[in-house]
Amino acid sequence: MGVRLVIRIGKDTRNRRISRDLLTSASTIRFFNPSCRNPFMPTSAADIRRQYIEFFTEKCGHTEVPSSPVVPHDDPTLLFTNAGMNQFKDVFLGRGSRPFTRAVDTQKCIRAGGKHNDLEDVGRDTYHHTFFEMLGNWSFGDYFKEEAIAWAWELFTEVWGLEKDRLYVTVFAGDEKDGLEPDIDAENLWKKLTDIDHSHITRWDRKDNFWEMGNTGPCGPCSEIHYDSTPDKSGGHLVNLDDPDVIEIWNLVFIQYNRGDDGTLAPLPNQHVDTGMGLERIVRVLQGKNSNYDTDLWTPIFDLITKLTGASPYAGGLEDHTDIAYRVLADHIRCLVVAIADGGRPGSAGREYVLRRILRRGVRHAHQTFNVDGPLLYKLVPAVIETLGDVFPEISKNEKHITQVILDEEEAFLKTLDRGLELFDKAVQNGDGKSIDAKSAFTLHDTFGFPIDLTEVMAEERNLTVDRSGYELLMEEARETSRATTEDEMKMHLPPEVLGKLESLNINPTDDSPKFGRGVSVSTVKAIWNGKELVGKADDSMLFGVILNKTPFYAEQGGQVGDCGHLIREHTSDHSESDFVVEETHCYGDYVLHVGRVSGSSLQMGDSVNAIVREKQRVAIEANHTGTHLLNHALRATLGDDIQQRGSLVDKDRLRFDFSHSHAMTDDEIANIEQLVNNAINSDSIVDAKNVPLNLAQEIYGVRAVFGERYPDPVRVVSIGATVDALLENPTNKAWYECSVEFCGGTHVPSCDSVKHFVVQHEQALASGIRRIIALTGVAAMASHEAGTSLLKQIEEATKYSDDTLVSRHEELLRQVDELSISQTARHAANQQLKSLHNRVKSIQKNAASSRKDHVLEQARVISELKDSIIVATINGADKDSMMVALDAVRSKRPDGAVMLFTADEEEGKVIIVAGVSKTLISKGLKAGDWVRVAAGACGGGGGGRPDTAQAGGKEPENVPSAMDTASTFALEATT
RNA sequence: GGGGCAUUAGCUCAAUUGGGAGAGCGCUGCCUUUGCAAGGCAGAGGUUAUCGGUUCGAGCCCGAUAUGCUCCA
Repeated sequence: MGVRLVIRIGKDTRNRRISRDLLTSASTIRFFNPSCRNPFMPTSAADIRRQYIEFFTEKCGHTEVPSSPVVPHDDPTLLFTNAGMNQFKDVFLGRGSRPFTRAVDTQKCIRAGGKHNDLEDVGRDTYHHTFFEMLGNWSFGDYFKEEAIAWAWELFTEVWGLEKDRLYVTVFAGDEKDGLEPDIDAENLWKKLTDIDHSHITRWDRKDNFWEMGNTGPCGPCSEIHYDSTPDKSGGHLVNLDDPDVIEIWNLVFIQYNRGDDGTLAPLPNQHVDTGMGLERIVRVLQGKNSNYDTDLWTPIFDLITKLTGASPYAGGLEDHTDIAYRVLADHIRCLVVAIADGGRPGSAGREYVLRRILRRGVRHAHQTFNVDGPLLYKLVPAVIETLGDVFPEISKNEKHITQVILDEEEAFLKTLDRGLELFDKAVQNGDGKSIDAKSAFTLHDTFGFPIDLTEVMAEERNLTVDRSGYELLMEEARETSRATTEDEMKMHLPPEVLGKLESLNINPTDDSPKFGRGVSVSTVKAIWNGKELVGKADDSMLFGVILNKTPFYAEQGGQVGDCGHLIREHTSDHSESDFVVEETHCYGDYVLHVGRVSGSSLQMGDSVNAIVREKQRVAIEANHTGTHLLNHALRATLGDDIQQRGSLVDKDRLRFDFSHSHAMTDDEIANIEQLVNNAINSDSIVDAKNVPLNLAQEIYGVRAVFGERYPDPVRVVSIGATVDALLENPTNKAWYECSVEFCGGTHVPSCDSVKHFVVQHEQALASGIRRIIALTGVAAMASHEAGTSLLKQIEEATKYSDDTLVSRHEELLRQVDELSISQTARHAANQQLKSLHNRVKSIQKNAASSRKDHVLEQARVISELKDSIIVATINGADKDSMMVALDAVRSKRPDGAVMLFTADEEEGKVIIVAGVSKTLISKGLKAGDWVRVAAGACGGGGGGRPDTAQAGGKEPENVPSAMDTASTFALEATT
């Protein structure tokens, strides 16, 4: 059975090659002979993945760990998880530990945007992907090279039956500069433990075979296994040359050194193993294909694309546009589904922007190549779930959400595409008929998100070219301005190499434990940073960063903003003058950086200072933080368990809380939440905090933790309503559900009483599925509450006003609803009531306008009885609209004449003039625009308009009579 | 974080140099007709996103804010 299967695959491949050949060139034809001899060869990707993991769990005593999320919520420096070791970084750095020393997993990885960027290559070849799985086995100070090598060989040759003469191994050749010998250990182990052909072992320099995490830190030599898939096994000389037929499939990294910041290497006491094997590649090899895309990880997606688009089936061509589009679509939809399942989403900044670009690239291919009109990508989600849903249940669990997010984004992009098309048409019309100018191309890109290559394709269709070099010039310009401004802003950043420097200078991490208390800490200045280098003294008005041995300042973290305050030199007797004003406090590594400016005298290394936090502000922040916890708890009580915290900001004057929830909250729900929080505040519940071992803490019933966040062990537990000790005595007690229990490193008020009051100021959508609440506590909340009740009272009273008073007060009330800082519910209630007031005001105004119009029309009727062909008259009590109505009325009765009407508003100090001239008189030389300008000039104003109709205004009502004289004279002179 | 663009009736969008806020669809009422589709007439619906400035006069010019889109980092 197994043998027959191998044959079938071989034949299948052959057919593929031939059909591709028909589409492309004959020179690319290649007959591939699958190399697996093992009759028990795994057939599906799922089998291969499972066998890898079982090999290491069952045979080699590894613990299987789940893949960490591909969107790393706890590491903002990392765009996406891009390697298996990401989730173990803390172990390798010696900062964290795990309850096991051997681990195995398949890690979801995305390489798109950032340092490792494969996005542009996807589709053009057979092996680049934005999303892929990295199989990894790990040793944390446990086994080392010997086991890693022996197991790798065993899995490859015995379990999977790969042909030994197709395997090549590379080892590290040593490096003179670092004083490193070749990795003889590894080389000898390969020779001793395996039966690999010795000539298949080659040595390579540090570029290929020495792995480093960063400029400093753990590192070591690595040993890679390459696979030769050339038909005649002749690919040995192609190792490490980026040839698609000879590819690296497994990288074994031996972490044995630590690079200090002076660049020297020191042996590590604990040696680690970090391995990585791309699943897509090994599946391709084991399934005997010569493209990753020919495996069962992709075929269900391709089949669905064929079905949905009616295109000819995927044929594997490298140059064929349809085949490229197949690969791009399939790759991108996998990436999007996985990223969205882990909480990512397309957006306009950072990693969200990367996802948006990926999606748009997919949509473009669907449009240009497959001629699909509407959204398509979202329909591919089921195929991804079919291939990945079993391994990563978070994907199948979130199918509905994922589909919706993709559909929304697709629709949004289709809209901008339409808008861009309009602009493109304009650019074509305004162009010289030969090309699209650089500015239009740039605007299309910059403002409408129209990629340049799309513009070029569309231009080509109309036999036009695009001024590409001019476009690049504009692009570079824009890039410059963007870069220039950001670099300036970022100057108070403490880069990683400086952290290393601090360490090597024996400056200990800042002891910031006093931050939980109150009061002054007597500290010593350990380092001063001017944004570029460490200096001995801060003495001018520039920004400086100061590091102390210990500090009561809270550094910005976990959404809570950093403290402000003062550092006062101890010998200064006069406390009125501070030596250093701290404007911001940030945390870099384990160092707390006090950013601010010197005032008065200078600050030097070694100075002893009183570090004083601005207490008033700190108290306000703490009230907001405790308020945030109460809000989180109240949301769960009101909306149910499925709401998840998605972000939080705790500032001095407000708090912001983002959470997942599918629709807007009703006023009743908001009122209920305010009620619950204020109840807790009024009952003066206790606020307690304590460090607890992570596993114990996680037992507590109803504990709130942020989705995707990794917590330190021990973790700080903040509890409202019960002491932490009480929780731990009986952690599974369901009563704790009524308390707010969160993992939180922030600072809080000692008891709820200090929060004083809580008001939800805004509830709004942040993105679909995510809501944002902005709320107030303390004095601000009480003031807001006050303002809200008072405003509602005023509106209530306004309903009893007479018409005249209502009209004048109404506007004022409208303004207040917008400007006052009042709660969301109060604002809604006020708007509701104002709406009926507004309707009443409108009908009052309408009546007034219509009676004014009647009055004015009556005057117009009298005026139209005048015999002269040129009429200059005044009207009382008219506004601009009724003046035009009057003018029309007179003109309709005197179609051959010229009419000018004045109205003077003595109170406002304004004059309105309108004029109309018949065609006959225009031809005689009287133009309404000129006429009205002269008239207006005589009463302090100006005007203009068309020859037949014009308006004007003036500021001197007292001069209306003389202006009328001037106008009459002008008209007579013009027409005679 | 820094640029660019946009915001007009319930929806889609117009509005010459600043000079009388409009169309189509939808809605309401009446009429006609019917196999169905519909057609005719009338009407309602607008703080031109908000605030401020320039001007005799701002949808249009200038500035700020909000929201959305978009590019760069």
